Amino acid sequence: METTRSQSARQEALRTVFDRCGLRLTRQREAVYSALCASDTHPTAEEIHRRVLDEGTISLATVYNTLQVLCEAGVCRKLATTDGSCRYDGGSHDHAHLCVVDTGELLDLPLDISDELLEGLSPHLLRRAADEMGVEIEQISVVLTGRRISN
Amino acid sequence: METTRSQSARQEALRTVFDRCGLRLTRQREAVYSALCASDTHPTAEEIHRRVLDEGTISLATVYNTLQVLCEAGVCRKLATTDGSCRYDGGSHDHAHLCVVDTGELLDLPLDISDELLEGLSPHLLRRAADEMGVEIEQISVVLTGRRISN
DNA sequence: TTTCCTGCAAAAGCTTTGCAAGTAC
DNA sequence: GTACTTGCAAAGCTTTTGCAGGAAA
Repeated sequence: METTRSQSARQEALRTVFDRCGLRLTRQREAVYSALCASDTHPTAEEIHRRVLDEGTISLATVYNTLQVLCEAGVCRKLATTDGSCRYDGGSHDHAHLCVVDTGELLDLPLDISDELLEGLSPHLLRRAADEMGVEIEQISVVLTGRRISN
Repeated sequence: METTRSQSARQEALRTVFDRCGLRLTRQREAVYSALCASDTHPTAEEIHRRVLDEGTISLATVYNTLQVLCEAGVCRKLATTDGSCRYDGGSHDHAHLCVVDTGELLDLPLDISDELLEGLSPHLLRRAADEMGVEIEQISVVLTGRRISN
């Protein structure tokens, strides 16, 4: 599913990010980041922990600490949910999500739809919002909440 | 700040909602709902508890239970945050929020901006998203994350 | 009177923290 | 060798739950 070449490319990319932030590249950090990127859902810290455990030892506390570090470095994002535990996104660009209330899942919308939706948010309006509220906008999040159609 | 007339109007509205859901109207439920509506920020359960305590006795557990009941009844909404505790919105219509990372605040955008932003999300696209994901969309949330401009 | 709601306290998550041992650089 | 990371366990938060007493209808 993934070539040796892209793996080392990712590792180099990761090394670059870590170097830039003055962070050391450890086995645990690499495993957490890989698990996060490999996932197509948005896993919770506990889910990442379970996946990484298959390939070696890591404590849940380290998963939390690593995710926090990665988020601060801008490599990944922490996503809000209403169900108690946060979820993480291996990317750092804005895109739209779907929260499925039946299951608690948090899914990406298809990329084309996501991009079009976000384009609908006028930069001029966003600028006005930022000015009126006295902030600099860092992220834009669109989340649809939906219920599975049962039939 | 608020006339007796609008208070009783609200109380009647609340009674209607409660009747429709087969729920009893108690002093605590009314106090929680009023505190929520009176707030212009989006309070956490703990903040609501503190405000309601000024006017009588209520336990934090009851605040949580009441908020859950009100959300299920569609009278208010639970808002997701990334900082551990959820926040609540006394309304039930979609509108855009601003999350201020410096303070953890969750604020409404000015209504005109909020409405225009949401109008930018094409119903046709939303419909397509719903179809492709196999869900029925219940809520649309737009959250800007921003950092206070310091100067 | 019956059924539902409240308060209390305890339990159940999720996340963070302190510190000794280990590892990247 | 030095400074940063990890693992463990414990603590800190937020939220939920069980149950006896109390209030709404």
